[in-house]
Amino acid sequence: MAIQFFNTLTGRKEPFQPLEPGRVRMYHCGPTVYDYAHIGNFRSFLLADLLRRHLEYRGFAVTQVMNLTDVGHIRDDADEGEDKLEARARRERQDPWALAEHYIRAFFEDLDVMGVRRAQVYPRATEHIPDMIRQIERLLERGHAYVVEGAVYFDVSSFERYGALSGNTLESLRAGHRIDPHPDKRNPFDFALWKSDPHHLMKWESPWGPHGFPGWHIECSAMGMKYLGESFDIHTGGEDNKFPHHECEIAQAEGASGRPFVRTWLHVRHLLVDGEKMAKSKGNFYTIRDLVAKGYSGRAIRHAILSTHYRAPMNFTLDGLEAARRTLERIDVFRAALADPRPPGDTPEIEARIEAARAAFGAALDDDLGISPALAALHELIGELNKRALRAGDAARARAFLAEVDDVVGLFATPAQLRGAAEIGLTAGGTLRAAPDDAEVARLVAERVAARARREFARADAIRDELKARGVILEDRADGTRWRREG
RNA sequence: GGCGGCAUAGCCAAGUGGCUAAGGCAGAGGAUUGCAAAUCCUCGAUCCCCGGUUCGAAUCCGGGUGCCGCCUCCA
Repeated sequence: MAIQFFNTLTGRKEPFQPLEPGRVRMYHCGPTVYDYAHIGNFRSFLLADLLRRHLEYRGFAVTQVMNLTDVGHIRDDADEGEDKLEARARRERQDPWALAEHYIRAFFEDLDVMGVRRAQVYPRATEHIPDMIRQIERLLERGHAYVVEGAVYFDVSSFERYGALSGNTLESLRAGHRIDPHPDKRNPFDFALWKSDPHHLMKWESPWGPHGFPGWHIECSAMGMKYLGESFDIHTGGEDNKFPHHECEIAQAEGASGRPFVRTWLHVRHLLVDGEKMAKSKGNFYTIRDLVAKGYSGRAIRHAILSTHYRAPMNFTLDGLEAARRTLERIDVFRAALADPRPPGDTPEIEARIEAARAAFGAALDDDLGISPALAALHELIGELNKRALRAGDAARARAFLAEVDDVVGLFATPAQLRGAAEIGLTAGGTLRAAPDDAEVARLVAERVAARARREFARADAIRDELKARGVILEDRADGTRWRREG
């Protein structure tokens, strides 16, 4: 079956076909760098990562672009707005540029902890002001925008497809009376492309005045087109961006180029935490770093978030995170067992079983990134192989399949994803116990093996308990003692 | 007020007309173990409610209830 995605633009699943055979170009709405990224942000970033990994698994060369919004958006189209990044900078008496720099570095650290592969380009809004100005000029030339006292607005009445993405029409927008008429705007739904404000901390010279800054939709269309072309394949983001952000992007991009902007739009459903909308005031707000500081690994967080289909409502809980951790441990144990010495040979039946799992895994993801049935195929295989005596060839085949699976889901144990809080500089509070290094574990395990040989079980159990408390699990097996770190 | 989505076991979550409703986590009992761990075996669902269509519905239609999103800057 061909790959298919649910395209917001058409409201249904459709077969995916890139504009250029074999190559996929996609753009992802990235973070606004005025704070640490939270798990909701990461639901969106993880969709982008899974999408990229699966497309690569299916043989496509993928070009990914994710913006870094380092100039806050204007607060609203009715002026008087405050830039979020600037608001934070003023509050903390910091230079907004330094603040952005700090949170950009933190963002990349979080990406690593979460096992997210790097996009090819992370364009910063502040480094693309000339590109935005050029696009605004094109919009003015083509009659899609107008200037009022140093500000430039997009004229939505000039773009008849406005609303096509979100299912809105100008009439239905008017029906909800939440937008007050703006004196400078020809139409209440016209949106700002450029604003002037001499008091803004981050400001640039433009054809419309010496002290201005871009509107909050223009960066994505300008940067997307710069790095991916006037038309590209996929654009992703949170569902809240559907309207007005992405709607405006389409209007700007297509208004400027006269060509179709993006083929396929994918939107991530917002997650809930403990059954409620995540909000700082509710105390159910988690950044990645909050969870790492509680001792959870990046991959456990990754699994907890990724294992729910991106368009389904997801309820994030610490219990769920704990379940994710346990699930990954089960996979770890299976993977470790595959390295055991085995008699040579192959079992045709097992080879067929692995092939079936491979087919089911790929087919599930082909269908709009169906992660649940894909992971179920893996778990079913593990359950079946656990009860079979595998020969060397069988184990090698299973290892190869697992490597493929991990290439797509990125969930199995890797050092980076197992890193604790110490590695990202959060141990100030000392919430994490000190994990022993491999040499120390080896020493304690050897000591315990000797104690067991002398039948000094109290001593042996004490060592096992100590290691357990420090995140290392021991297993006494017929062929010796094996250890692993908790997920 | 306008537009849209979701509701499946203690928790998470597949399944969109038809064999005994996937899979994971948690829990109970058993095998195994010095004890554990891991693994294996056994055990769990009036598919939100009411009505309808159909030989047959979790799945389609109508109504209801609940939750969520967008319509303002939030993934």
